[in-house]
Amino acid sequence: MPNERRRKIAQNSLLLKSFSQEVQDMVLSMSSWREYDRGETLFLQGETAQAIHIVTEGWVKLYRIAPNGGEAVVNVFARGESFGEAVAFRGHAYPVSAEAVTACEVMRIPSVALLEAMRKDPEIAVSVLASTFAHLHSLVSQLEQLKAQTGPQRVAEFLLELCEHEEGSCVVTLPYDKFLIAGRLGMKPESLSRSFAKLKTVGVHIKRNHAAIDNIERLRDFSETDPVEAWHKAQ
Amino acid sequence: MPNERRRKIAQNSLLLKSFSQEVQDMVLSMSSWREYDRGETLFLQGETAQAIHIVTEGWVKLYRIAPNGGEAVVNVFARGESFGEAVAFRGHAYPVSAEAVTACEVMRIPSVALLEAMRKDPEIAVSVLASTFAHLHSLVSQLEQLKAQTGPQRVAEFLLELCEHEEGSCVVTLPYDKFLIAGRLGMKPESLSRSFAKLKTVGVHIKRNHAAIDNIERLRDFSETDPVEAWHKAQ
DNA sequence: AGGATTAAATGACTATAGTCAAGTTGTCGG
DNA sequence: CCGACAACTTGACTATAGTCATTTAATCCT
Repeated sequence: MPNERRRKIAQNSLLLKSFSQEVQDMVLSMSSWREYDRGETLFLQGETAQAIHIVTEGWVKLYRIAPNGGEAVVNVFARGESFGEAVAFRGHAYPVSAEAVTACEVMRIPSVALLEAMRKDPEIAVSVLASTFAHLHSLVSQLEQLKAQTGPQRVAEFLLELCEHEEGSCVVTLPYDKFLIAGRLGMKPESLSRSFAKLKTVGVHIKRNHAAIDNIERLRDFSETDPVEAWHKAQ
Repeated sequence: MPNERRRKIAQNSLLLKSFSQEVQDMVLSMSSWREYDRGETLFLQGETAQAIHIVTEGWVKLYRIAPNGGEAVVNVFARGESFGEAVAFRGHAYPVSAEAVTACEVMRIPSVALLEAMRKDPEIAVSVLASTFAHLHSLVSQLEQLKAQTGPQRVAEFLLELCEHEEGSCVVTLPYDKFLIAGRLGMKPESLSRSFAKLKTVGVHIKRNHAAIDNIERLRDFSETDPVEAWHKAQ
């Protein structure tokens, strides 16, 4: 029964995992699931938030359309990740839009369910804050990357985040389209291509949607080195 | 007695303003104040957070030092603004460092004080989430700006945020050093200078730390127009 | 007031990333 | 197995922002 699998994934999310069994059951019983096709919209920026989302399958991107029409990918969420906590509670308007980038399955927790749970057990608020903090932290990291790193360095860091290990060599699977990866890293697909090309000199080889990393430490070193030096190394 | 002034400012912060008088008094009675000189450090990234901060006078910047040594200014907070909510609750390490950019006065609310208040009244958690959401929202806006706008456009938006009105002309005071404004907008001071120069063509004139805006709508139009068009207009 | 220090503006040059166009590769359906 | 379509790569060119050096302006300090 796929229902069980979904529950497991949801229960292991940062948002719910520290709740007591009792509270988890209550929250889950008030929640609903929906499947989305690739490209379908979950919600648009400006809509009023009434639920928190947990991805139980596939990938969802949060993006924002600037007044001038430019799209900025704010984040991409994978299985087990939640988003929309802080917004839903106040019934605020979403500051971003959400779209399925692969076929996916999403759990919706009505904010009233969590508010009720919070009244029962104030510790729950701390859990919600913890997962909100995780988002905050990820945004801060992105800002740092955009402000202080070059394109190829951001790509290097993106690859490192996908690695299971801390050292040695490995092969990682690119989780979604290069087009989307480019957006997530704040660059155009062409620039992503060129960044990949530059990373060849530090032992990264892209084949299809796989990246072979010869030496993880060497790549980390590249991503952490001063941009100017990094350029010399890539010559 | 300056103590009264401080209390008023703190009570009007987004974090505390929706609390009941009783809870406000309790929280404030557990808090402490400290003054900082310009350039003094409030905390460093990696330190464990034990308190939430509210600025009651002056300006505080949050920044992050990337592994390669580059500094990214994450945000700058003014009187009446709070930061560190989400981190303090979990006793996590700060993801950023904080420094006084002017002489300033900061209130520290120990996280235990708020945790206690939350146990008394779960609604308080919603207030905390609301102000955390405000930070999240501001980070999302910054990301959008960095990814989808050119330098001069970001400067235009920064000036618009300082305006009191929606239309007509006005003169705004630049709240802190140009050096810091540049950092906040993700550019070098030289680029900020050149951006100001370009904004002359849309009716913005900088004199010392004041910016005179001839026509707010014209400036908004510039900040929201496609970068390519914007360039033609600035010729 | 005047010299010293710091902040800001400008110029010349370089690097990084965006744009547009052309080519390549890969995938899917008949 | 072939052709059509999409994803991706590459090349040539341009724009935007960074770097470094220099000038100008503002502020500070006896």
